[in-house]
Amino acid sequence: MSVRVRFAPSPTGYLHVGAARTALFNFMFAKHFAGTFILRSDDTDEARSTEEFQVDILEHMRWLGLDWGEGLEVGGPHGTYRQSDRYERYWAVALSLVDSGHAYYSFATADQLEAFKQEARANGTSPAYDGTLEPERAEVSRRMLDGDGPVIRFRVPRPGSTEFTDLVRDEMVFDHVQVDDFVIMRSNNTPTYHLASTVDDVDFGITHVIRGEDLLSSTPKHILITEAMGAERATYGHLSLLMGPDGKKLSKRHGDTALSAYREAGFLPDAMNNYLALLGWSPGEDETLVALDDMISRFDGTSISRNPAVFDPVKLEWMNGVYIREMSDDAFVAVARPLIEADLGRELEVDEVSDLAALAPAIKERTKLLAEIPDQARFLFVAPETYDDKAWSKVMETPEAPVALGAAVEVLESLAEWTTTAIDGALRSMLETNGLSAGKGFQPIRVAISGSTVSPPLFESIEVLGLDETLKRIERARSLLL
RNA sequence: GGCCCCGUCGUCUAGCGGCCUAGGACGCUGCCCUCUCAAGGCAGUAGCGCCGGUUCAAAUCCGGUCGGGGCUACCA
Repeated sequence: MSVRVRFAPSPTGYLHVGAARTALFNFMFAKHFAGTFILRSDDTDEARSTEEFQVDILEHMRWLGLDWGEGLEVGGPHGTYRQSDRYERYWAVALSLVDSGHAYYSFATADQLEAFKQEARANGTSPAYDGTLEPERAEVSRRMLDGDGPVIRFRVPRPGSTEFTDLVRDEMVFDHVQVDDFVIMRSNNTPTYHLASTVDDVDFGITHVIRGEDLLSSTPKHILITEAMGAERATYGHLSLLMGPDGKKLSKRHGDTALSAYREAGFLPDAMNNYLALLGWSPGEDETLVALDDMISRFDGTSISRNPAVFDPVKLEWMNGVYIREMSDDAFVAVARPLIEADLGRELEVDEVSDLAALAPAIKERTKLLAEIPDQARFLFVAPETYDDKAWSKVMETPEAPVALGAAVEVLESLAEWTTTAIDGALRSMLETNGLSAGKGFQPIRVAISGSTVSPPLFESIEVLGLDETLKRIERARSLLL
């Protein structure tokens, strides 16, 4: 049987890094076994689900390149893949479960359940609701006629236990005494997650359910429903949760968790995938940088780490820098150009694009986040109007600065050919003839042309800027020195 | 409280009884390279939570303990 896995986020929040990792693991697993990766929307929480979140999830799944072969928007044999469109089906299952005695109507109130729990605690017995309040058949019909809306609960067989072999945790056993008679259909006639998710997994022929560890203790419930439906259970695999630097479950208070924030900050999807895959999984001996295709060929769902992993943005940034450096110049220009144009508020001319391309290798090497590009490239397209205060006082207000700038103008003007090597040679001999150190002699020029003491390499920058522009900038700085 | 999961450098991890005086990566420190900043090269820093047990031999197996996490909703 071919592998069918699903990623089924609830649109109750933006796609966050933890969910993205779960999606990635499912994706890699499906691809590895040439199976089907399905994207579903578990939107049974009507109060918290929004279309905005749904759009965000879809958008960022696509951004990561985790394409699904079946599911939301792309369709398939199972409708819209939104649970909110399948309520009739869940109802039918719930009713048949009641008919078969696997489930029953319940009027138990929150207060009663709370009292049960308190008593259990006092007696030292399991606090999981055991269905002792189950009403008689006659009472059910009478109260329903009175307009009392019951919930439907699953009748967990006790004594008993559910055992399963978890893909990452091996043998698991849950005593049913610890599993409550959980609600499968709410009093407002909507299904709960346990029901909807399980019915979908059964109906869609899901073979492997790979999800977060937060669902581990709910798994017996899902297996119970599955088997009550007369279906074959899937293989379950529970991934450890992602943590913040303080060891607590990763959440907003740890900073950005939404994928959109990382995208906007200038992370590359390839870097994101590579990093996320390493959280709980290792591609092999001593390897860190691995392309997605490579990971897919090695990821078979075994040897997934059981311990929780701390999400470390610093390492992600390093990795992103590596991926940026590995981009071709063309690819780099393609992503850099719109960012620069947005920063400039205008489109780049054709020759400006070539300037950017010429300096691409130098800029790539200095970029960890795409969002840093405009700051680095701006001087190529607009002359500095102001200069960094500290830079000015440190390198311009020195006795050497006017000497260096004046001499630079002279040698550059008389250059026979305009190449990096020629500029390099000319400027270095200028240093020598004036008895200047590289620091004292070059930094004023850098500040004059870039406005800052930090910039891409000087000679390349000058070459790209061209003689006229370079002289203009140096002269302007000189005039401010007087 | 109950049930469940987890415990190797600060962080991500390799390790699956002898190959471990525990390997790699990020970070950090130093040095080299160098026109700034980077990148790169080299070196260094730092870990098997603890206590018992099994064994000729334990990071690796077992028990306990401590610590962290999850679930305990008509959320998912």
